[in-house]
Amino acid sequence: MKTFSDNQLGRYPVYLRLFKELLEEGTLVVSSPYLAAKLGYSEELIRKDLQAVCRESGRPRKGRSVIDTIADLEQFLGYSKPETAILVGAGNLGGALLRFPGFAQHGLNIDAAFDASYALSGKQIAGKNVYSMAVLPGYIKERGIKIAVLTVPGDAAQEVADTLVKAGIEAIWNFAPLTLDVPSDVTVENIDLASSLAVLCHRMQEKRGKNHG
Amino acid sequence: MKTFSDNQLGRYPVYLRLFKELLEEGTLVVSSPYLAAKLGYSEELIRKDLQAVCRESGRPRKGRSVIDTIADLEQFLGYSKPETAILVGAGNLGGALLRFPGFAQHGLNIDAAFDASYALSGKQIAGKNVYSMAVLPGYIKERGIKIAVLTVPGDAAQEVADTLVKAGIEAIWNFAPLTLDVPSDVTVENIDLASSLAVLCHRMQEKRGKNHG
DNA sequence: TAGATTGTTAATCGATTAACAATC
DNA sequence: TAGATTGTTAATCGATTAACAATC
Repeated sequence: MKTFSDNQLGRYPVYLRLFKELLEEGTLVVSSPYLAAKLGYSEELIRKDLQAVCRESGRPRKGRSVIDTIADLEQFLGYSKPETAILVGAGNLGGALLRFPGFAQHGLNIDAAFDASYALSGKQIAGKNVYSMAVLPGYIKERGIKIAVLTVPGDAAQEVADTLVKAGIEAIWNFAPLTLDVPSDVTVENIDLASSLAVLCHRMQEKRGKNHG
Repeated sequence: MKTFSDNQLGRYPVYLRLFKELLEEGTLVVSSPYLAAKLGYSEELIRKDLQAVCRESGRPRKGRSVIDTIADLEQFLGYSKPETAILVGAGNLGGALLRFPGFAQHGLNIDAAFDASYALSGKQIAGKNVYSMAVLPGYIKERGIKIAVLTVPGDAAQEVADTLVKAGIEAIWNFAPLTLDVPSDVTVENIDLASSLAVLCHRMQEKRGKNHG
């Protein structure tokens, strides 16, 4: 079976976004050199990526069907059958994610939120119920939830992750700034702002050195 | 000169975080096998990474000095001399980032925010002034700001990026869901939630197939 | 047709891992 | 000393790029 690297997987939503934009503009066929110029990837890379997930092949001298490719990308990314998720930690960042309307279109339905604060539990954020941590394991088990978005403070994250795993969670989207320790059959994907920032600053310094150093 | 891949650069803040935790626990020397078990990287990779940025070498049979390594990592990551940045788009996500206290310790001082909404400009968020978009170019030029955090909606992001570039910004930390088109001397680092989510879901499905498929 | 773009096959490049002598 | 861990050098692995015949 074809395997995909993290980088490659991450490019598919980028393609999908651009293809949807192209469709709105009325573009029905698009070539890899065009996509390459637009996205900053090489055209060979783009051809390889799309070949791996599209059923139809592109037409020489024309390119790929925008409509067909969108369908194939959505199929591949699982946007056609969204997963139900919960969010734990409805503070600043968690609240922002709950208010973000885009996840449903990206295959993720955030069903409910959980927070340790008594001030929040019983309330709603963006139309979603916020429950106390006490009911978290029961909620996960009862509904068979498999994905959790983890937006609690770093010092609480490992403990919450343990609870999630014990309750049957299979995947954790971790926004907390630490490396979670979970069993190998649980998937963790980190949004690590410190890492991203380090890359940004280092690349900027590099260019500075090149231009006027 | 030694070059660093994005992945490698992104690991340094992960090391730093763990080393600081170890220091708090009173651990003064740490070995690569220990770090490997804790972080899920191979021990060889960890040795290579740390060798690239540490002045002292590790001691056979012991490991590396936690204190020295923290100093070297902070030096390498530039946390000792923080960069001043601005944030554009003080909505849900932007607000959450402004309220996040951690950036100062990660080499980034967010100085001020800008937002198109008249309701926000003139207000403060987390003690930081929010200004109208009209004064953005002047602010950047006057203060020589080089880094911008971009948290505006996707349909406004390219236009704002153009403004930032024209005003002299050298690096954009882009949270908007699109591929920005900027000159090659401007650094862009994307926090792409859709990409991260795609990786999470795909890896989860893989494990599912392996275990009961 | 001519020529742009495709998919495929081979080459390159770089990151990670393996092997191992050096060390305290 | 013995043995765990180090840093270095070589091998592997995988992703990206290059080359090119096929195609409309």
